[in-house]
Amino acid sequence: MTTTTGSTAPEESSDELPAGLGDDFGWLLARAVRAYLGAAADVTEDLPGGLRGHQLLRAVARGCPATQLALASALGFDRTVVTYLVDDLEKAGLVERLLDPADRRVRQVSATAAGRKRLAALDRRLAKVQEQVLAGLSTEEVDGLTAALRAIACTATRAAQPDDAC
Amino acid sequence: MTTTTGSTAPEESSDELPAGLGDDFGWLLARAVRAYLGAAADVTEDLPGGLRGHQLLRAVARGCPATQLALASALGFDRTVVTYLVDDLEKAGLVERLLDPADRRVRQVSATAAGRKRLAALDRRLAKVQEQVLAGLSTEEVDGLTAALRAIACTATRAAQPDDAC
DNA sequence: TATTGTTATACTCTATAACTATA
DNA sequence: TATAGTTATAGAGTATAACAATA
Repeated sequence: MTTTTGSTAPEESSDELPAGLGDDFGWLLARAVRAYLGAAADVTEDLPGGLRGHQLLRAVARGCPATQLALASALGFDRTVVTYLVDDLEKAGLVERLLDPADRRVRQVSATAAGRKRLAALDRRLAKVQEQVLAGLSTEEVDGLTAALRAIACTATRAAQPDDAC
Repeated sequence: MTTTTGSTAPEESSDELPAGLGDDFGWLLARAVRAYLGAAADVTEDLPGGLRGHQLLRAVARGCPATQLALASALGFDRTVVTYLVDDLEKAGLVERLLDPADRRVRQVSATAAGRKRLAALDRRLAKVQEQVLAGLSTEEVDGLTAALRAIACTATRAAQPDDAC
């Protein structure tokens, strides 16, 4: 576990970055998020809830946790945020709340046909955004990045909620 | 450039993640940032400006761009944010504004002795946070991740400002 | 007129707490 | 009493625009 600098790849990157920031993990992460957010801005601008709306729609379309509380914990959102997101996505006709006959407190959220169609279009456009943001990386770097991010997400998800996740 | 799933590392990660999110680059990034932010929260809670304060302090301590506008562009912050950050860090005695005799409009920001000392302590604690967040990763994965993030940051920085960066 | 920096304002996101309804 | 969901409110973070000082 190297804490600061990577040992295998010094390459030409560092001299392009502002001094002192190339080895600041937090800044690098934040910068990457900003880059992605910026590039994805016009893809999701007309989608209720923006990128988070897309993420919720995606989770729901895979037929996953379904109840709003389960969605909140799976996605890592606050449960009130889920209410707002589902509100807006429902108004747009992309998801619907189904009453659970077994427990009338819970709402099963599911994607509508329109929601699935919209999701497919979004995924297509966001794949392009991803390509654009990762344009400077080799195929191996992209694979490594994705694997590493998944591992981080796993650790974080497991820490937040011992069981489940679909 | 693989747009969706990584081809080399299927491993055990994916079944731990909520369905439909393991291959959502935006969600993975956001999740990683949340994990880091959460883990770093109590390290930076008493630092003016939080993590951004640390980043500005770090950039300044390396004797880098110096003027507030240059800092804003290097860090990717809004210039008004830099004003607030420098205000707060200056009140805390960690940085100081020096008048430039050559151009009396600009302020050269530099770290004080106390600022450098504080930065060293922060860096030490944040290295531990980083270790904690990256606990699930192998050394190779950490190196790969850092290299990939640097490449993304480079692309983003270059897009935002053709020249400079120290 | 253009640039650096500041201030005031507003807006978006997110979290907190209080509430309803079910169990 | 505890849980799912909603609503209201407030807070942090951020951006916009107007401003002062200097070039």
